[in-house]
Amino acid sequence: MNILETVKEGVKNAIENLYSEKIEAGSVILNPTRKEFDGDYTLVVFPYTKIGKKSPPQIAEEIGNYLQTNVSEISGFNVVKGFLNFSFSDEFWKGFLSQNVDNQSFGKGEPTGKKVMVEFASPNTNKPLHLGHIRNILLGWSSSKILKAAGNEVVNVQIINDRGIAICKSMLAWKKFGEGGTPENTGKKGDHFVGKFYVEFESKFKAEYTAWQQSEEGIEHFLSHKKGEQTEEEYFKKYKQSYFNNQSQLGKAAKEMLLKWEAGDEETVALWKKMNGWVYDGFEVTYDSLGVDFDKLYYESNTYLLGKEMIEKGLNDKVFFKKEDGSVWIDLTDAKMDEKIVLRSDGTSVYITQDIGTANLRYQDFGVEKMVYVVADEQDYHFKVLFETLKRLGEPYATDLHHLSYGMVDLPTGKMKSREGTVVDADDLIAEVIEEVRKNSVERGEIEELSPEERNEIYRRIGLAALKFFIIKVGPKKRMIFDPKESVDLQGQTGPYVQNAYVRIQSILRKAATQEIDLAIGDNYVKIEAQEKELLTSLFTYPSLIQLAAKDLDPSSIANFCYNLAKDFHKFYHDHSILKAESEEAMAFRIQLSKMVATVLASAMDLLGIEMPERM
RNA sequence: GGCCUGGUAGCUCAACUGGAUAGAGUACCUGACUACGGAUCAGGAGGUUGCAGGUUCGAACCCUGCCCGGGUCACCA
Repeated sequence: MNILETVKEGVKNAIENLYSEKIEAGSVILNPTRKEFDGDYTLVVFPYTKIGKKSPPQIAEEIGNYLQTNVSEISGFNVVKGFLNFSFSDEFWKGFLSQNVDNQSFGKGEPTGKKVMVEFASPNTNKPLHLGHIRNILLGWSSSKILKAAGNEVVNVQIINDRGIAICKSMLAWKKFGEGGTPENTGKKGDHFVGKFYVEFESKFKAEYTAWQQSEEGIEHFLSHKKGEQTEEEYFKKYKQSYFNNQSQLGKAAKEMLLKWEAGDEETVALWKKMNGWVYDGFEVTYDSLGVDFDKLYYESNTYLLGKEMIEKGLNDKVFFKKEDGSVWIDLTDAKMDEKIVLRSDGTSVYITQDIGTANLRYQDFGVEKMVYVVADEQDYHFKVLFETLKRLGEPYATDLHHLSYGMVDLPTGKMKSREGTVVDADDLIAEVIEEVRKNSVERGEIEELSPEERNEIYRRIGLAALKFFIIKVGPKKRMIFDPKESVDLQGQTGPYVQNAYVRIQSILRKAATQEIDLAIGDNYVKIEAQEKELLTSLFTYPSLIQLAAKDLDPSSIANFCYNLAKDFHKFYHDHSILKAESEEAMAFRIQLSKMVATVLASAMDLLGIEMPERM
């Protein structure tokens, strides 16, 4: 049994013995004692004042006495108002350290036998990845790692939105203005190459639309259609979509292309395959530099027709109902949602139809019992509807569906808008942070004697750590402001700060290895000091933190843990000599403690997808 | 307008899910290395937790009302 559970059991027994009242051991809440007080863990006794019918300090005193005599690991306690702070014995802590110091998988949970799917990334194929995708990918990847560490079997998937009008725009622009260019013969990365044509299409369309607005026909149209005091600008902004669908030459051409694609026209499909292929090659490079990969890719071109049979079945089961025009709906008003369409009157699918079908397909492919969708919070409502619908359909996995919803990323100048060219490109950003680290490192001159390959690898690890940590440390739900300048900060609450703690420890361990040191933690080192205790209690919470992070799907809690542990170590390192400790026993103890700190830091950072350098 | 979501130091974020004097980083001032690596450490200054009520021994957190951002309410995806 875990020591904390032992203590909870102890509290339960104390209350039963002292006040003849039964409580659940699980209801007992223990918190790590705050730094400014003495003790390892704290029991808040206010909840028991009614049961004990005494003042809080009295009750704390009584429970404290009971615990001290009945729980062998507890060596002492003190009472501050209604707070009972108790300490574990030094023997307990030394045992904890020597038992776990060489355990590389310390903190990882027991196998749960559960299979979990995580869907993330899921880009469109008409333009390269940007900052928003990076947040998505980092959250998805680290959630996946955390779920795995918590003992689950995890499958990473993404669904690629490879069809639709957007890619047709790129295709059309390439056909018209591409002049036979390819990523190979222009030396451009595939996704950027295709994205360029998407942008070109949009700007040509804009030119066409603007020209029409200024033509006699356009002006007449405005005058006869405007509502009230509407300005031209307002009106034409709203009318844009209609113009594209009904009047635009370019719009017409793009739509024709989409129809041809849907009809399976050979030439169109071949072009579509070719251009998407370029994009995939480009994405692959970006995923690779972020250090992520997937177990399976789903393509929307294969899944967009799925789900219709399930609608059929749901109709029979009265989950759905049909309107007069033949469209199919679900009524979720009793669950405080609306009526939602699930199949059009012409019998074709909508967005949610294919999501229903895809969920089912995944269940058949992998037998996952739990699914996590990493998607921005603008789709909160969609997922509420999807999950409720799947539940009503009685799908076996429907009780364990989660939307890891995250806030959009803003720039200090405001929202990112691809149309206005204010997006931060993923590849550029990655290259930038690494370059910044390189410049910085050259200035320091610490690792000059290493080979260029080794140095580049170190720059890469540090640069990515800075970027990833900067993004992951913010709670997912929070809309975040991304300042490119701050993302390359290497000091303070940053990835490199954590890496630096690790590197310092490695340096000590290298030095220690050259000396003959007895690393056994004996009984002679009697008094564990306050800062050592802080490190130990921090390490001690790591296993439960992984479980909590997995339950909450919150990688930011791991990032904050890394920072705090690194911070405590830096302080400890500054105030205590390790290799020149006052005694052999102290040295052995501190080396072992440092070693475990390094192991846990590396393990926790790995959960964030961040690699540790050995030197920096 | 309905629903969802957020509002904490100048700025970027925490707060172990209702606990102790609301903490970090950054920016601004000050101090600390002839070294177990200064990508570090210590100190100063910086707060009516959007506002007003309520519940509680105890509220940034729960309830009510209001104010300000963002999202969403398509036979788009």
